Amino acid sequence: MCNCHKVHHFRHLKEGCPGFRMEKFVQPCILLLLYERPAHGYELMERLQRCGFSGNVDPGVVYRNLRKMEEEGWVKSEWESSESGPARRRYIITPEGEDAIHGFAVHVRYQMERLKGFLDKYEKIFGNGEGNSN
Amino acid sequence: MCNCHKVHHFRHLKEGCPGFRMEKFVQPCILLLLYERPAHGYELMERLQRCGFSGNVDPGVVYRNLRKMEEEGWVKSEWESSESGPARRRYIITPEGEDAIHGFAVHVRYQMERLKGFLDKYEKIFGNGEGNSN
DNA sequence: TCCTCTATATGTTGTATGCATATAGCTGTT
DNA sequence: AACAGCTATATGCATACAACATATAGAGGA
Repeated sequence: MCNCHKVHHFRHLKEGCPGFRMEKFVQPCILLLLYERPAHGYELMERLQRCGFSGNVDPGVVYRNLRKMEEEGWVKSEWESSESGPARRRYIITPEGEDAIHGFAVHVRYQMERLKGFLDKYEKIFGNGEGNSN
Repeated sequence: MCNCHKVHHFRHLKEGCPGFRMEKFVQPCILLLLYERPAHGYELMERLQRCGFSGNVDPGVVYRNLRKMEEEGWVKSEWESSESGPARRRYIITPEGEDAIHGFAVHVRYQMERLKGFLDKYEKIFGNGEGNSN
């Protein structure tokens, strides 16, 4: 059982093991997915879900971040009239977006170090989850 | 050199390698520090700095989070009239705060997995930093 | 016709960060 | 005694983002 449900003091954010937000982390993920292959927003939502974004991926977050990244010049989009279903916006990554991925990767690595620093200290004090069983 | 400085597309957040925020992560860190030993806010700022929080730790963030955690019941505080310097608020962690640490640890571990998922994919595509040397 | 699925977009709200600033007591210096 | 500097806590403001709800619209099937 997820430990966080023992701690019922989290009020805001009803779901998804709160306390930490999805945050700006969608952007590097989307960029990496687009680097793998171009896609439209709806497809990205599905792929994000399989990509560690637990539960529901909010459409608003995805589309707004795509827009923002297009403003940044990290992605480009063009309307694609599909033969089945409504028209959709096909996004591709730009060279600048590729640069951004590398920049993000550095930060992600840095963030991981911080989290690791916390967990190391935590496990040093409380042990490796033994005192944690339910 | 930090790769992020090559990427000059970050507009918001002038400093500290932006794109990721310090976020709610201060709370688990503070709780763990208080578990080690009780402290007042000013001391926590210094210890946080040594604890992975690069650069400047904002007093506002620390004091506000201490207040919030006191509302949650995770910490308690009492005024302490020191013989040298102004009075200060001494914080101690409560049993509920200790519970919260365990809850946070689960989330931190979960977050780390997400970041690791990104980095694994990233390194699988771009290699282990070779294509990254300045 | 109506419903559902695909697909994109926007409005609102709550909350957090980052920065600046206010306040105040104590200490050492000139 | 006045002043600057350090310790210590607190608050106001602008910005930004997540989360949620909702709007729009085309296509296909019952």
